[in-house]
Amino acid sequence: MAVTIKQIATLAGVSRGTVDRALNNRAGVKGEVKEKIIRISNELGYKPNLVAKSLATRGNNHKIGVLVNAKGNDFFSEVFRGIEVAKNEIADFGFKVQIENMQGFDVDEQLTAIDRLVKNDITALAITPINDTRIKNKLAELNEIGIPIVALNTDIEGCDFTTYVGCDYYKSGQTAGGIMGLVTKGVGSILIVSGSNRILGHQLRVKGFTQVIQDECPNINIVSIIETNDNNEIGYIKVGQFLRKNPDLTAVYFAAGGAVGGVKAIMEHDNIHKIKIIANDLTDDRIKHIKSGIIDASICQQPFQQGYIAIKTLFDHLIDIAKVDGQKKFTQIGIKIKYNF
Amino acid sequence: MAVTIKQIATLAGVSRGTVDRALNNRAGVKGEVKEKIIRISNELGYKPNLVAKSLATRGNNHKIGVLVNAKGNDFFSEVFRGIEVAKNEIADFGFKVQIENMQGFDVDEQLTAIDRLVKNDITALAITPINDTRIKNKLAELNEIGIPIVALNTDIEGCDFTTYVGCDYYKSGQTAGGIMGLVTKGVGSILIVSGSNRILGHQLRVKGFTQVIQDECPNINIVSIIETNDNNEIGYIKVGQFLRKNPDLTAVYFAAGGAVGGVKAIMEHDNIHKIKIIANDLTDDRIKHIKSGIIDASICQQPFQQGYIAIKTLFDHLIDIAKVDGQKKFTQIGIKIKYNF
DNA sequence: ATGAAAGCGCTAACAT
DNA sequence: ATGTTAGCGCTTTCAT
Repeated sequence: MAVTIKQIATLAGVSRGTVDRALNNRAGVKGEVKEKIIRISNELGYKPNLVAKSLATRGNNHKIGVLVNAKGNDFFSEVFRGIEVAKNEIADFGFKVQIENMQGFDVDEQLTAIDRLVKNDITALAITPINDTRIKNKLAELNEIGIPIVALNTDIEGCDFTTYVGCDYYKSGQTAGGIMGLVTKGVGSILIVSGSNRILGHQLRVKGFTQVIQDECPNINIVSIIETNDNNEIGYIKVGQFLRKNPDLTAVYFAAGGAVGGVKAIMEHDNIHKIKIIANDLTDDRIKHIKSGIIDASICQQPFQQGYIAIKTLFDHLIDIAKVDGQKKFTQIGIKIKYNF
Repeated sequence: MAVTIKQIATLAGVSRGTVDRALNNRAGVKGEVKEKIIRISNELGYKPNLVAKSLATRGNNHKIGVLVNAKGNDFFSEVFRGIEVAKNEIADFGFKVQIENMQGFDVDEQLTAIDRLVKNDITALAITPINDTRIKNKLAELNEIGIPIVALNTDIEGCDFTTYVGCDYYKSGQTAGGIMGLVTKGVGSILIVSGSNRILGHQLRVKGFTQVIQDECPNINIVSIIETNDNNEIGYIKVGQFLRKNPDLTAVYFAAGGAVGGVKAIMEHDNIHKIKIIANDLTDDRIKHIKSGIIDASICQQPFQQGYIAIKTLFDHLIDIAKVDGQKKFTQIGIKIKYNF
């Protein structure tokens, strides 16, 4: 049987209340008494029982707020699944989870959404932050009043108090580059289709991809990088135009959204599937294309884990298992091909 | 606030004890009273609070036994990590975990090890079962006396009461075949190096691999399948011999152990890395070879998750969240190349 | 068959 | 500054 607060109390010759105060740095216990209690606790290797603690506090009315810009973005459905599973696991500990799902990347909208959550008495926040100074300042403010913050899926610069939970975008791009090297046997001319150069993750992917291709595949020529703003229409038009001018293209790397349109353009142009295609993440369309052999591989980032870990990280903080700080919790980078679904 | 047993008691006009008895099918509550309680419970959508339940029962002295044939097998270190994490998570619920690690695949040894665990009062078992009738019978016996069983990493035939937690070996082989198709561009002659045809998982991998190559790569010729018994010496010798007779080999697929030896033979023979290599799982050696470019890709099976999920599955059973039955919990099949570690 | 009460380990409100 | 006590939701023992 594990050592309890009661045993420590007996050994120290004090009451359980005093032990509780001493061990939790609550006010009102004399220095020497506190020291003695802590010493005994260490000697016995005391570990507080989280189950009992939770039952007693009923989670202290903790509520974790989740704020994501996920509307219209299929990718996030798995993130939500992870959040949901974590939510159920911590429900019996008395923890609530409130989700706000937004569309687009308007700073003002995100700011008011944050305020709304705070009004709803959240005690922790998981957010896909816009990489903007005003957001940064707002988060710093929340952190100041004791609200731990997790940056979910996308990181924000200059917030060294948040824990980032998401993928390493640079490495993700490198992995795409590595696969590209394999499927092309290191020869040919390729096109990169990105989302937007203003989005940090997209930038990093392109960078990582380019680095690997340049370092390892001297016989591959990156012909061009085009941007779609994550829009399928634009992807369709721009890729189509490009193909007409460069009919002998070897491969395409889709670093972000707009791939559905881009792939459509490729299919119309290349009916014998000569052009190799590497993409990122999984949506229903993506999976269909991989299974049918149109897309050769997709580089994934464990969205379920991202949702799950984000919530659990905040839970661990609130329940005193581990504190949220400036660390990066990178999810693994997976490779999906036709056969490993 | 969630609905509690107390509320139900008040509404039903009985005591909390009676509600507890009724809801948990304990003896000593009149039929009509029981029905009424259950009806009210359903109407309110009552969900027992697991935290409170755990505190009250202190885990009922549950102890999960783990029996794995992992000695001398690097692969399992990640499985153990997963077990350890799960063990810590359930410790505060009053659950113990006892691990027995064995070497080799002797049926009698495994039987006595099982008995030893039972003598140690385990109330659940996670095991890497030898695919043998006597083991099967023993497990059926345990199941009979109420010990839930999880087959961990390797499945056993004819035990429809166990939950299997591990990878889909056939799909794993298919994935290797798919990657092989990519890296060879569907042309060449390849060698399969397996462990033992007596081991179900190895058989399935070879099958899956062969199927994909035959169906999708008519220009690839599988020259031969050799067995190493998971032994590096044998791998070194046999692969070396083979290469001397077949100097123009294109690629090798290592479906199981013995790869370190086999790779060594290839390196001695092929110093410009013309021969493509696909392997399975990750060990320190494997990672080194992938990072240095000797091995092009390795097909993985989430060993950490296997350990973690096995324990959590048994925990869920013992705590009444979900019952162990004949289902298969397949872990995902990952692909590792130089860049996605 | 059912109720009453104690207790799991901890916290927090109330005394002193 | 410290002790006492009630209580979190549930199980279990002991009465009745």
